[in-house]
Amino acid sequence: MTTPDGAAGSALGAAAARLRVAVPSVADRVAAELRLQLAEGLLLPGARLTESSIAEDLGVSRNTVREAFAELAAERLVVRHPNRGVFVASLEAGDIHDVYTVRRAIEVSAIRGGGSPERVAAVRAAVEEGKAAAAANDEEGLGSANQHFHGAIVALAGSRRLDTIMSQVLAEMRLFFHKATVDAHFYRGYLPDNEEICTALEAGDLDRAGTLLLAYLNRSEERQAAVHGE
Amino acid sequence: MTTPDGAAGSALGAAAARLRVAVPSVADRVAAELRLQLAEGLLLPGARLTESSIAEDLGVSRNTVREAFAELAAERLVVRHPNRGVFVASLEAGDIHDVYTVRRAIEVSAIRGGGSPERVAAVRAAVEEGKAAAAANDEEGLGSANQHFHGAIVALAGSRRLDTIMSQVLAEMRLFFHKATVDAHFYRGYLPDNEEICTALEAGDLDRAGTLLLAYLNRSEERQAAVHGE
DNA sequence: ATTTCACGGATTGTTCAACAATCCGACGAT
DNA sequence: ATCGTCGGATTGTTGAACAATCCGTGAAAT
Repeated sequence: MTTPDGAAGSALGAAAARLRVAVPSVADRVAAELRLQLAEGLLLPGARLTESSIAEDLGVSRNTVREAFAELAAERLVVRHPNRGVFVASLEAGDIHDVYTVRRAIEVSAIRGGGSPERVAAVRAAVEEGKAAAAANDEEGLGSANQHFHGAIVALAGSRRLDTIMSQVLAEMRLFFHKATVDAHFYRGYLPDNEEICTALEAGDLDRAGTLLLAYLNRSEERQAAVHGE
Repeated sequence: MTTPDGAAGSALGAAAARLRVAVPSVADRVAAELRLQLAEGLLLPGARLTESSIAEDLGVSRNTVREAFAELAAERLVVRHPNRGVFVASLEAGDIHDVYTVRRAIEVSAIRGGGSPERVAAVRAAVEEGKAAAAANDEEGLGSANQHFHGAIVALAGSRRLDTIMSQVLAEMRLFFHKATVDAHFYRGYLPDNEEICTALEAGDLDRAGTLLLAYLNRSEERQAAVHGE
């Protein structure tokens, strides 16, 4: 895990690197690691993240941790309390509605715009992924398939910005989904919805797909609000 | 225009402060200053921002400038080229379409949802602000009134997240609007549109308002694309 | 003359150590 | 029990240092 040092192909590798990846900075890798722990539910909402301990744990400087925090704060995964530290973000009742408002805006808009056959195929693939996970009784896989499904819907629009917005929203939701997924049947109920939405999309009935998706999101919000107290 | 510094009431003010503002960190202020220079067109797209010179200019540490850069990069106002520096973001043809895709999604969704009377009134206020600026031949005021108008539309949804997304998108657009505003009549043509949209909104005809807004955005994108070469 | 290569300067990436400012809890005084 | 004060801990910010990387320049080779 400590700097895999990928000494990949030189000629082509270097060219590709200059054009795209380069090497993720240390701060980026720290942020990625924290993002992972966040998603895994290792860091629960409200938990405090002290700079020094993380710096020591990951073997980096405190300043670098600070930069990573800035990244995560921009993604709303953590919140900074000035002079008090950063804490894992915790969504309250109002935030749930807020998040779903964003999702309704971008998901419905994306699906109403249709999309290239390849992108529609990606949506279909996510549906099948969900079905396979259900068959294997893989609850975790079901959850991620569901996220792939909604990510694929937004990807229909082919907008980099919408994609990153959506991925951030999904990351935010993963934060408190841990509480919801105690109910093993949580995602399973959504499978038929996804199937139906996807079918309408494939048939080119965008209006119907949009309406179905909207109804789905409203139901999902209700359910989340119920689970999340209040 | 320079930080109104509202030293509001003490008792209630202090309570509000503990809950919200505290004191903006130095990094935040640096970011704010750069944001300002960006919006004013003092820093043109593609320009390079060297850490040391900015640190010296503003009398802060290089590390602090770095944190400010992280903020701005998260807002897409600047881009980081690893080991090369940060540059003022410059939108290419593809980005214009991308930005408008986001705007179509969130603005149309927001207006279709209607909004409380106060929020609708805010939209109306922005329209009037535009008319006043037009009467005074204040091109700059016209531009900002237009942004207020669209900001108010998104605010109809009452979503913190949508608001920040929109404000970031608008900030991004200010970056290359400088090129467009050489045409003094640029915004003026949009006044009747805003008026019409607002009227439909006030009348509760949300469908019509949404359709008009969508058409407006499409036209605006076309125009931007035309102005912006390609 | 053109290409290649190596060098040097400049800037970024990262670390470290230090200090001021702030917050929190505990302890003690009233 | 309430209030103020103190001390420890953590953040905010700085400055300096060094490695890594990039870029342009100029020399060397073809």
